[in-house]
Amino acid sequence: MNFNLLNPQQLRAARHREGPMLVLAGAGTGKTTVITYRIGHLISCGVDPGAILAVTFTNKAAREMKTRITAVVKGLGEDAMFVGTFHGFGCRMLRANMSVLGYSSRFGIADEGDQADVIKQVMGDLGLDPTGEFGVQYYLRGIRHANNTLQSEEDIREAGRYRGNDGLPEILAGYREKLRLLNLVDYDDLLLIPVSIWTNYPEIMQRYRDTYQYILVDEYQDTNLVQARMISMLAGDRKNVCVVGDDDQAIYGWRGADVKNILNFESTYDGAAIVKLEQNYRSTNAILAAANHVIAHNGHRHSKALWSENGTGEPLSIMRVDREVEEARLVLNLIQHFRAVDHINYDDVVVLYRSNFQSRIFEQVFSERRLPHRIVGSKAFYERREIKDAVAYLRIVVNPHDDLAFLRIVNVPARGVGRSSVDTLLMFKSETGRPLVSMAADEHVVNALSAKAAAGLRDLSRVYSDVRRQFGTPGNLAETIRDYFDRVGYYTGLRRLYRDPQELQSRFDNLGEFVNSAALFEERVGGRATLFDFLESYSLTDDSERVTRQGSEDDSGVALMTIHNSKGMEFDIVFVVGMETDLFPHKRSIAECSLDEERRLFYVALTRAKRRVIMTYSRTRAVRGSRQHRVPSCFMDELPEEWKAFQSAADIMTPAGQDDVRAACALMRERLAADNAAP
DNA sequence: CAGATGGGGTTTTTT
DNA sequence: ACCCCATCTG
Repeated sequence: MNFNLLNPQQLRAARHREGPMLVLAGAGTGKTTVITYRIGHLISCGVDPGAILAVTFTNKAAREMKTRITAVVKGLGEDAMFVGTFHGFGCRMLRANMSVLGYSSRFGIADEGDQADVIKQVMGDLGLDPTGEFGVQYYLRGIRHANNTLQSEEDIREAGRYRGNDGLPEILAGYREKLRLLNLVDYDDLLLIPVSIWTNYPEIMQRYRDTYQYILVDEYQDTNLVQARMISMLAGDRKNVCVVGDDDQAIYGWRGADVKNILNFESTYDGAAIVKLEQNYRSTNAILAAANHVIAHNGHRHSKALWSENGTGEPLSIMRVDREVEEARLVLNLIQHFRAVDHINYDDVVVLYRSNFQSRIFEQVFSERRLPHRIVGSKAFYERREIKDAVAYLRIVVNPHDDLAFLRIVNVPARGVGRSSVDTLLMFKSETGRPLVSMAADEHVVNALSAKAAAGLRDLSRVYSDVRRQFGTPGNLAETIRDYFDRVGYYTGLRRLYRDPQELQSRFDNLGEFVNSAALFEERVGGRATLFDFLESYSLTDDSERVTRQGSEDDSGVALMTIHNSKGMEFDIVFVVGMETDLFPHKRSIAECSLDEERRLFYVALTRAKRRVIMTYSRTRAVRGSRQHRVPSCFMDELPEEWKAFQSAADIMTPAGQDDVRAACALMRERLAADNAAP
């Protein structure tokens, strides 16, 4: 470890040992370096790696931290210390302790779709109309909110008096009961139940406090109340909590994150050391000055002013077009220009937008003109129908109580088991209290159905019990899965369902990729891989690369993503497109008075850039079919006059010199070659 | 029971 | 303009 590489503030944070510390790390100020060095420092001071807990928000961040730590601390084993997400930590805690509540520790994890299904069922039981004033989404949000804010059922009942009688307390009670019967927990439970076990079982709490003596939390501004509670409970009186974050980059308030956690850290943890990291290693000072100026419009923040040694740089450009196609073409032309003249790689450019739908036109124009690009993290891989089906098939193997999974696949592919058959199964289930899979395997039940349905269920049950035996022995995961899907008729079913060969191919590809992820998991874990472990890893991690590549064989290309998705990344050139009122700041945020969070989002967008920011807006835009006049975003008014320039494409694309012409010719040849290669 | 048609909703995303 | 879900019809 070479501490000479750190600046004085980084050094102070890295050398800190006991007691609470808040590291306010502005964008691009090397916060991961600080965390890594601090862990290395602790270990070199003799702290047992097993006594260190490092939590992050995403798997990606956890992975990065892990690799950086193992690079800095020599001879540290992979599992010597816990580096992972809040949810991963909570899940591990529950697997070890769930039995004290009398529940199985081999629970499955319910995703949002499952939650919606359960809510729908509970509404049905209570005789509530899902198309009425309060729908499934309403209750889902209500449950989420209750969970995120640690409200008891009593609190919710109390709050309900002001909200009108929406029935949320009853729905919540029914929802929890149903999940328990299904042997499932939701993502919120992975955090909530540990907190409640720690509260009710002091000896378990003590054990965890004894184990984890040093706690580090990354992206603390993104934590919600439950996560902050987890940390403070674990810390106990020792309060060895080091949190790292940037309140100016808090952009997840809408999903329950509470900036107050980081704003009030000093009062929660008395006598906390505070370190501000303000030296930026990423951007030019023009970009930083603009970002500082914009974010200063927000109240309630830890004031910070970023600076760097990277020179002044170009002012931020603002460009106007008449319609959204031109916006895409303008961006494309500028990228080609930067590539030909400044020798920029496609990978060093990003196009950022507020909402996913904006990617469409860019994707279209970039594809037409063969500009290599990649859309990052649009529709999640696991949101696809065929993937959900595949997962459901596996889930009922691991957890036979999982009726949600059973209902999802019982007639996929169509095997003659329609609504009335399912109703009959449900009726028998309510009589016997046994899960649907065992109803489907019960001759007494099956005989009560139509001949077609009975035959379908007998086939399914036969495959199911065979496959369950096969999965009983670890190993051969991918192969067993493929065999399972085949025998259950899923592949032939897809062929029947999707007549369009292109769509069929993409569905097959997705499934193939899913089976492949099982194979990769096996490789990573070794021969002892079980389906149970695979499914847990699948629920808890996103190792299915959520990147769809287009226009290039490798993963190089201009990146297209939402600003939210770009957090933590950096690019030489950043385009922020759609700088228009109602789009950015988003209409809803204006209505909800959450303009501060939108401004932070703008701040995040600006600080992604190393060298150059170009903002674009259009005079008109097609909104839900009809063309509308647009108003430029107020955020552009908030940029400092001296660092912004209203430009046209011609201002940037100066007349070409001889070298430029040569470069352009080379580019042309390359594109011709690409045209010839593609059909 | 299965495929076809209509209607409502539409920020951001992780686990 | 689109996508997902619910309801309708063969």
